[in-house]
This record gives sequence, C-alpha cells and structure tokens, in this order.
Amino acid sequence: MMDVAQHAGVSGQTVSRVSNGHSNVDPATRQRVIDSMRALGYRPNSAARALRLGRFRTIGVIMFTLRTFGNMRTLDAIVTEAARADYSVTLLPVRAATMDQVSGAYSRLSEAALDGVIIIFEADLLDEAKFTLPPGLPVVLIDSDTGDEYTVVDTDQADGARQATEHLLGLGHRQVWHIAGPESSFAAVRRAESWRRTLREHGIEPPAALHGDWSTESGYRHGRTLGRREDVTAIFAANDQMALGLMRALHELGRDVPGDISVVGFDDLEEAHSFWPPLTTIRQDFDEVGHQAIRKLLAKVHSEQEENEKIIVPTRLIIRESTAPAKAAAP
Amino acid sequence: MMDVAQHAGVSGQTVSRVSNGHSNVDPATRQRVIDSMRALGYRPNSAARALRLGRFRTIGVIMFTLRTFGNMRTLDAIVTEAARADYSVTLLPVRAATMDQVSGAYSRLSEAALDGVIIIFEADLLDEAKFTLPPGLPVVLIDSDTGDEYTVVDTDQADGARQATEHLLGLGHRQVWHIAGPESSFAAVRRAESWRRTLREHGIEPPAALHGDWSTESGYRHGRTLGRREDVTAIFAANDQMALGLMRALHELGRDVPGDISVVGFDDLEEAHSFWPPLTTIRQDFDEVGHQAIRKLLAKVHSEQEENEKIIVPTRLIIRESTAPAKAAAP
DNA sequence: CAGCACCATGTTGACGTGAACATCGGCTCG
DNA sequence: CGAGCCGATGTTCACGTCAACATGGTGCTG
Repeated sequence: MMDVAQHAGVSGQTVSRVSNGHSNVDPATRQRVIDSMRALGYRPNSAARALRLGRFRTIGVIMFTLRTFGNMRTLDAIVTEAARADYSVTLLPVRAATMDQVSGAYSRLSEAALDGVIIIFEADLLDEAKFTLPPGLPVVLIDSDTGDEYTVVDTDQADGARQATEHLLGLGHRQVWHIAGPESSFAAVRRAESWRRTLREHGIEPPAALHGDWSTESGYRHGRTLGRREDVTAIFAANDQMALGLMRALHELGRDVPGDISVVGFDDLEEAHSFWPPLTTIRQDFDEVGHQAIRKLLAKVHSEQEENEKIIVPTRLIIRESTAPAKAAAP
Repeated sequence: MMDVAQHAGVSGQTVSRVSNGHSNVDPATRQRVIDSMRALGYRPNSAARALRLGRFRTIGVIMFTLRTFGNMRTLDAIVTEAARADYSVTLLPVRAATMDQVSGAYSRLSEAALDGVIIIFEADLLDEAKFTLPPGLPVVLIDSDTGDEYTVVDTDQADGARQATEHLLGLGHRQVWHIAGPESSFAAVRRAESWRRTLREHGIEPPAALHGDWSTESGYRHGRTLGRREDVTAIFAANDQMALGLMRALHELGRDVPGDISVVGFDDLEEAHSFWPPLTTIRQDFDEVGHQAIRKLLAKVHSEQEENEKIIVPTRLIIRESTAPAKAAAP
C-alpha cells in the first residue's frame, strides 16, 4: 500500500480510502491512485484488513458429504447467495461420525477465519459436536433437529411426505408402502413419521417402513421384496435415488409402473423427469433454503442480537407418469 | 493472547509457542498455558497469523456450477484432500460467461485470502479470465485447455471416448452415433474428436455429431430423432444424463435397449447402475483428479519453483446391460 | 572451579490496514 | 473583510501474531 501511496504521491490513508470507495477523495487524486494501483499490481491484503476490521467476509459450511443431491444443491444456493452479499464460503468437511473427526473439524473450525457457520448435519451427530462449537460464533442449522439453541432453516419434510401419501391415496390406493432413509437421518425420520401419521388420519394402519440408506442400491433391494407382493400397489420412496432403484427392481420383476404399482419419490432430481417412467416426486426448494440460511446468518453476524427462529420452507408435489389411479379393487 | 499469557503468568511468546506446538517449552508450563487457553476460551486469530506468516492455509476453487455431477465429485475430492493437508477450501463461483461475471470473480479473487487456486472451467472462458488472474498466485487447471502456462490435471477424455466407441464396434456395430456436449466445453470437444478419430481408424466415416447441453432433456430430444432411424444401432452419449434422456426417448419409441440399440454413457453417475437398463459407461476417477490437483498446487505454494506439467488421469469402461452385440446384419 | 553450551523464557518489532484525529486551504456568509 | 466551516489529505496508532534476538539459569567438561 505504501508503494502505491508513494507512486501516486499521496499518503497511505488516501490509498485506503480509494480502495474502500470512500467518498471524500478528489476525483483527480482518486484516478491517480487507481492508476498507480494498476501500475504496481496492488492487491489489498485481506489478512491485514480482516485483522483491522475483525471481520473476514467469509462463512463456513460444515457438512458430512457433498455426494448427495440435496447437500450439493443447498451448497450451491448458499454459495450463490453469499457471493451476492460479497461473502466467501469455506467448506469444512467432516468425514465420519467418529469423535476424532468431529474434533478434527473443531480444530479447523476454531482456527478458521469465519464470521459464522452453516451446518448441514444429521441431528444425532450434532449432539456430539455442539460442545465444541466455538462460543460466540453465529450458527444457522439446515434441516436439523434442535431446541431453541440455534436458528434453523428447515424444509417442510412432513408436509412433503403428507402430499406424497395423500396423492397416492387420492388415486384410490388402499395402502401406501414406504422405503425410508436411514434412521440416523432426521429428515428421513420426519418423512417416515409423517407418512405414518397421514395413513392413520385416513384410517389406515401403516405397514412397517423399509429402511434404505438413500442409495439406488438399497431402493433396488427393497424393490425386489415389495415387487413380489401382489397386494403392493403404491410405494413412497424417501428420495428419488431409492425410487430409481425401486423402479429398476419392479421392471425386472415385470411389474408395470404405474400400471401395477405407483411410485413417488422425494427431492426432484434434475434427472427425475427423465426416469422411466418420469417420476412423480416432491420438490424441495433448495434455493430458498440457501437464501434463508444466508439471510439469517448475516443478520446474526451484523447485529449480534438476533433471536433464534425456525424457518420452514415448503415443498411441492410434482406429478409425472410414475403414478396412476389404482385398478378397481375386487368387490 | 495476552490475556492467556497473563492468566498463565508467562509471556505472549510462550503462548504462541504452545499454540504452534513448538518444542522448547517446559511440560509444566505448557500445561499451565493450555489450561489458561481453555479457561479463557482462547482461539488464535487467524487473520493476525496470516498477516504475520503471509500464508492463509486456504485455497480457492473457481467453478461455473456445482450442478454437474463431475464438478461436484471433483470438488468433494479436492476438499477432502485439502483437509488432509490442513488447508481450507473457499468456493469462488462464476455464474455466467459474461465479462461482468468474470471481473466480479476477479475482484473477489484479488481480495480473497488464498494461497492458490484450482480452476474448473471451460476453456474458452479462461481466455478472457486469464488476463485477470493475479500474478504470482499458484494455479492448477482441471480439465481445461492451455499451453504450458499452467499446470493441468486432466482426465483422459480421449481415451474414454475411444474405449466407448471401440466397445460398440467390438460388439459388431457398423456405425456409432454420438450425442456430444456443448461445443463450448473442452471436455465435450475432446470426447467428440476422439470418437470421430476412432471411427476413422476403423475405416468408418463418422456421421455428424448431435450437440446437446449435458441435460437429460437434450439427450431426450436427440433420442427422439435418432430413435426413429432404423439404421441406428449404437449411440455413445457424452455424459450419463444425456444417455438417460436418450434411453427414455428410445423407450417411448418402442426401441429396445440394448436389443435394438446399444447405449454408452460417460461419467458413471452413482445412479447409472440403476438406470433401466443399467448403463454401460466410462468411469472417471474424480478422486484422483482432486488428489493430483491439490498435490501439485501445494507443491507450487510451498516451493515457488515448480515446473508446469500435465497430469493425465485414466478412465475406465464399465460394462453393464445397455450394450449388446449387434444383430446379424442382412448379408 | 572456570568456561561454555544449551534450554526455557522474555522482549522487541513488523506484517498491512483503516479508524480517529490533525492539518491546511479555500469558500461562504454576515 | 474576517470568522467559521467544510472538504481533501496527512499522521498516528493498534489490531494479534510470531520470528529474531536477548537474558538468565543449569549442568557438563576439562
């Protein structure tokens, strides 16, 4: 900075003012400084700036894996939204649920240059991790369980599962089976609970849920089982990938979708409309989740005095060709 | 830091030594300092540290979109590998190819606290962007075009396309059609070129490639066209998503895969093995790409004196059920 | 026992920036 | 025409850390 100042024949402070776009600088001087910055290839040192200001203009995102569609889309939305506010996003991966890993993330976290963090995290792991979150660091949780301890942005999983189930019931199906996600997933548990509740509200006793692990493979496995049962006519899978595996199993078993069995997924993958048949599913609004998460987090960062709140982002049923009215039942 | 020093009755320097794990500290003193750090909730200030050391332990990743499978997997690998070396990863999204966006990325980049950047970027855009890359910042390119200007980690697109094409020819198909990616994509162009070259090497004059935009939708569109042609028996799609859309179109047209038409994709999506039918495709080793990119970048960061080089990561044909021998041709 | 090496710890200063305050000159207004 | 004000610019200092050097004490060697 001093080099630029000398080159332009001004003081360092004036350079600082130009580089921060402050008002009280003579246009001629400003131009001279800008030219000098160009000439000398000056880049402000963000470490010094952060040190001086106590702010980093960076937020951290803690997540287990990038390999799921939902996490990726959420991250994408967060990054986009953060960039709009001129914040950078730093990724803090946590590989596994071991205590080692969590404290590893902690040591990185505690040293990281962050103004706040967004956590996309299965609930049960948060219990271990929360002890180690640096105090005073603003936090927003996405799709996770918590008391009033944090601000949470939450997709309306329950309503999505209800819509899926009622869609199938509305088509005349007498029972809806469910391929759930892993029991360790908060989202999966809520989808399963809502499915169960919705059936009961319609006077139907739900069968046992089959638990998968979100993978197509697990959907396929359960599909091999369900597909052999003549009484199964409607299946709600807790995500699109399991629905895909499920449909593959049904194809192999010669069961027609939707002729024999209707299938609903959850997520609305980019590809879902090109599955065979195109998949009826529940669309999540990841962009909105990311948007709200950043909005709330930055509010906390700037004002220090934000109440914790819970934001619910709605889901929407997308009807395609994998669902059809139930065949008339034998009287 | 001074608070901790006072609390432990030592000097700031000793606290610094403890916090950096330096050797020459009496175990008793070290313990006292650690206790004080705990008691006071001390966290080292990374801005000050970065200012002092001139290093941030952070690398940037510039990319257009997180919404493609390949980018996501590559990013995942980069983050994992960086974490292993105790580096953080900051995302620098560039939305569109407009000059506005590129200079926006530049202003963020030039102010960002980075030791180096990895660019996952279509080639033609790099031309505009390269002018604005801060000089002296170590750079590694992934899957992009360049002279010797940068170090590049590159998936062996050409060999993958060759394997796909030869696999189909080996099954007895007389011609292989190709649904290519957008012409603006370097990877797409190389796959298309290699497909063309491979056919010529086998004495076959390639038909015109059909250009999609990587989306299932574009695969579907071209599938509607190709599927109507009786002479088409083998199609190589430049990614799995287009292959998926293609197969949906073929199903709709009543063409059997692989009975009537064999299909090969590229990428090996997590879901590809559950497509209907399970997709024969080319697997890319994203983990290796991420690993090599980080390795090379950190080498540059640490030694300043690294030659630019080009690393080629191999691809592999995964044979599933979407390809079958050609029917015996009429004599 | 003198001399010296070595270890634990303390002191000083500089990294680059921007807020707060200081200064200086010109312009307005009574 | 002088007082006061305002805008442009300069000066000083502190942010938290760590490298380099300084200090003082302990123990070993010849």
